[in-house]
Amino acid sequence: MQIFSKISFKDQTFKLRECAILDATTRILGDKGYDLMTMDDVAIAVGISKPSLYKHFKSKEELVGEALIRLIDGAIDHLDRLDVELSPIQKLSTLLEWSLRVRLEGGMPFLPSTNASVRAMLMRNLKYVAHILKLNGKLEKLVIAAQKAGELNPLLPRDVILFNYYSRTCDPAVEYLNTFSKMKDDEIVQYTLQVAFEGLKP
Amino acid sequence: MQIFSKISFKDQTFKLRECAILDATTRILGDKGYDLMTMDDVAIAVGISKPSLYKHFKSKEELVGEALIRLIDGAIDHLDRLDVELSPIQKLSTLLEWSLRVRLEGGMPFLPSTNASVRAMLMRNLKYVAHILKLNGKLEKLVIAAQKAGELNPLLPRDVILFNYYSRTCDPAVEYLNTFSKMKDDEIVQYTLQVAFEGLKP
DNA sequence: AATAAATGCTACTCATTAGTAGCATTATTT
DNA sequence: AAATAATGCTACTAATGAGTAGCATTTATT
Repeated sequence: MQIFSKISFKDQTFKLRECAILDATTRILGDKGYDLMTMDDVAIAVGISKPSLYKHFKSKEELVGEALIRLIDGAIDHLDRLDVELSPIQKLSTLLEWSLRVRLEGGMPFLPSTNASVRAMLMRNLKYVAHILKLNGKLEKLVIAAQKAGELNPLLPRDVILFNYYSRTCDPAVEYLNTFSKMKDDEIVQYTLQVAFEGLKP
Repeated sequence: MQIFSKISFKDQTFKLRECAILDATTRILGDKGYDLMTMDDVAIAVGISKPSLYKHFKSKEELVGEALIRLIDGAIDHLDRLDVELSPIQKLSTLLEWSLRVRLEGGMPFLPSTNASVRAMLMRNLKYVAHILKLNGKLEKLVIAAQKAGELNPLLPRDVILFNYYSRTCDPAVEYLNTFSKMKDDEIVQYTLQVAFEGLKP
């Protein structure tokens, strides 16, 4: 049974490298953003050549799309694993906390950029759109349930809540606190959650 | 007195063009961001050639720095003109409202980018840093006063409030509401202010 | 009207970066 | 061991964009 194990071994290393590529992409994207991330950056970070990188992903757009899809799937997975006992707002809060920690550990927000051309590029990526819509559906249900339960302000339009929630996952305040204050990650996360849900007033 | 009027006329057109260049830069920056904005874009938008543009600003970095400085000065000026009767939180709210309206009219947030390399570039620009520090000083005083008056949560560290306040000026939720919902600018501004200060909870 | 000075433009250079051709090396099969 | 296939790399191409040299045209001065 040499053949089977060898094929599977090759497949395995291929998958492993793909994973390493996506890890590097995620890190570099979080650091430099889409425009400044080069395919050479990624190849060097992984320790392979650029043509080898193109064996895995046929373009920069596809590579970035896949990195973001993996991130979104991580969020969906995180949501699905949550204790069913949690209230809607507890679920929303836990997911935002997870997303903030991912970012503080050098990852990337899953709303990747305020940049219009990057957004347009992502919207052309049907696979990406499908995944983001799936996550969006789940979040929308949670928001509706939270409003019904009186845990979120029922007077706010659902879109306002949803878009503000998304925006908190990529809030630059996190970056600034991380860089300029001497706060620990835990404190940054706690304060960010508090401000997101309770605001700045007493 | 021909000479005087002629010199002043020339100076005037020069200043006018400089203003047009900064207007175009601000608009394009708000639209495409730093990395994707090209000097050709700016020159074409103003209707002059690239070398003429370089007569006014010696590099892309300087041009962007000056555009941002003008924006910051606008904010400082706006603050200084506010009714002295207003409470600290009313001043903070009014300034945030002004900044949101500037953005909705095609301008640019004065916290220009979450992008680390752009931030680093700006921090090397001493003139920019000086202006941002001046604004920051004024905002910090307002935050302290608001906390003392019990208008802002006194349990939140000042940095947390300040950085979150800055972040709201470039909150992508505004862009998303503008693009995907059919809300009017006024509604977007009102809801954004409400969420910033009161949060998402009831 | 002739000359000097300023202004603005076309057409470049040089550097960067996405994407690829084709060769060298290693692994696999007969 | 020889032939074949797969893998990965160096070294390219083509396009883009910052910044500039130097000429052409207009404007000012005598």
